[in-house]
Amino acid sequence: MNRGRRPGQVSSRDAVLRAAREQFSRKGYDAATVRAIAAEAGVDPSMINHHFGTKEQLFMAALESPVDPKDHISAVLGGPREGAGERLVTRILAVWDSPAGAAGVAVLRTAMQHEWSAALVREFILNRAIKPLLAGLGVPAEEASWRGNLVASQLSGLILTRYLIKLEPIASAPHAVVVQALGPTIQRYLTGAVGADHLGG
Amino acid sequence: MNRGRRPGQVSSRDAVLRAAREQFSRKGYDAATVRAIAAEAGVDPSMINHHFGTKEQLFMAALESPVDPKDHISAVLGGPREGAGERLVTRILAVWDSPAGAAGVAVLRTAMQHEWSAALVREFILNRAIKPLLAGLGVPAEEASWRGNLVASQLSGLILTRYLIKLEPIASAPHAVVVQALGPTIQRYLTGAVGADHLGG
DNA sequence: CACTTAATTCAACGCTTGTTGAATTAGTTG
DNA sequence: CAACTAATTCAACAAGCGTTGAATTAAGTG
Repeated sequence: MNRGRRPGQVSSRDAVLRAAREQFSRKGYDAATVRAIAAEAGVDPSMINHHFGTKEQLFMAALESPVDPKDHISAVLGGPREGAGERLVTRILAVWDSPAGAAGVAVLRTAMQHEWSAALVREFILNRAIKPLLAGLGVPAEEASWRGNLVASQLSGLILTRYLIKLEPIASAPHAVVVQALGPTIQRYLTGAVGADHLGG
Repeated sequence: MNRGRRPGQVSSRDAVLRAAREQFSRKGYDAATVRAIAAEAGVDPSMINHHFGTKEQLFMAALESPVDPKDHISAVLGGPREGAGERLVTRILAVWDSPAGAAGVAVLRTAMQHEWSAALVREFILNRAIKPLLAGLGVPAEEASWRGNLVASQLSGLILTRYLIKLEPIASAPHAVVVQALGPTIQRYLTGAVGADHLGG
């Protein structure tokens, strides 16, 4: 292996991936052009097709993220039940402020324009993140759907205003301040009273 | 006036505007092509330039909305202070479920990709909507900024999940159910305890 | 040194985009 | 009717897009 490459030299593949993540997260799928990604990576546009096939495959490759929701979910579940809201907000901020958050921003930006990306977001939020979390909290299945949507609405709004629209001062607020403000909201959505007569619909 | 047009026949200008609103709100500024708008309006693409100049000017014309935030703000302010949260959510749902909401969806979709649209959203949310509302509630100026951001985070998240991502069941939930769930959250952000040590920063 | 294979370069393709300008049609005005 | 003006049609433009394939370079292998 490692054929045709000087040892100790990083392949241009990584440079392309880095540039792709940067461009996709800043502009979304459509506005981020293959040519611009190639330029930022200091590479010929055709290299992208050579390494990744099509633009869509590059997008998927750029989304490959080391973030496993399971780790964070178990972390949120570990601790007193009435502190789950604050712990969830804390985790969300940590992930989205890290480099791994760029992938999320890219998908979310693209979800505004392409149904297939919106479907990706829905699937992830519901089945991968919120459903197992609520199950771990012992929330009845017939309540989980509605409570999960409420949690998603507040957290996606946080992400939208803080990372996409960059509304100040929430975009620059320290984690602790955001946690203090949103924690009780999330806690109520998870385990409090949220219109019990509708649950199960 | 009315030169060169058969009386009783609506000009193609209105048809273009209608199609533009539809396309812009469904796809955002970039993905909505001039040609697609023209096709939906049953009109030659060059008619758009003839009537509106450029695509950007058409976008601006399509955003001309009969919605005046002032009316809704005074409606929210009219009534007991502790019911302001529920009244605000009620108003938001009414506006965004109406045809006028399409313009908002268009701007918000575009704000994900273009800084100039994001700036438009920031300006509107902060100065036109939330700032006067909080002033009317008698909230001190040094708290208004932070409280306003919190309100924006929850309401923009509602709009995102309900109208853009179309997360179920929140996308189809009756107004009353959403009001019951989000009302207390907004109320706390407006007048409750939200991290008083940070306010004024 | 050949041989092989991957990496890279370069030019070009077909397509869609927003926009333009000339030619034509239609309806009102003097 | 003649004159004028707005509305409409049509073809084409330049620019940018993703993608392709052939030619070239470079590096490890027998």
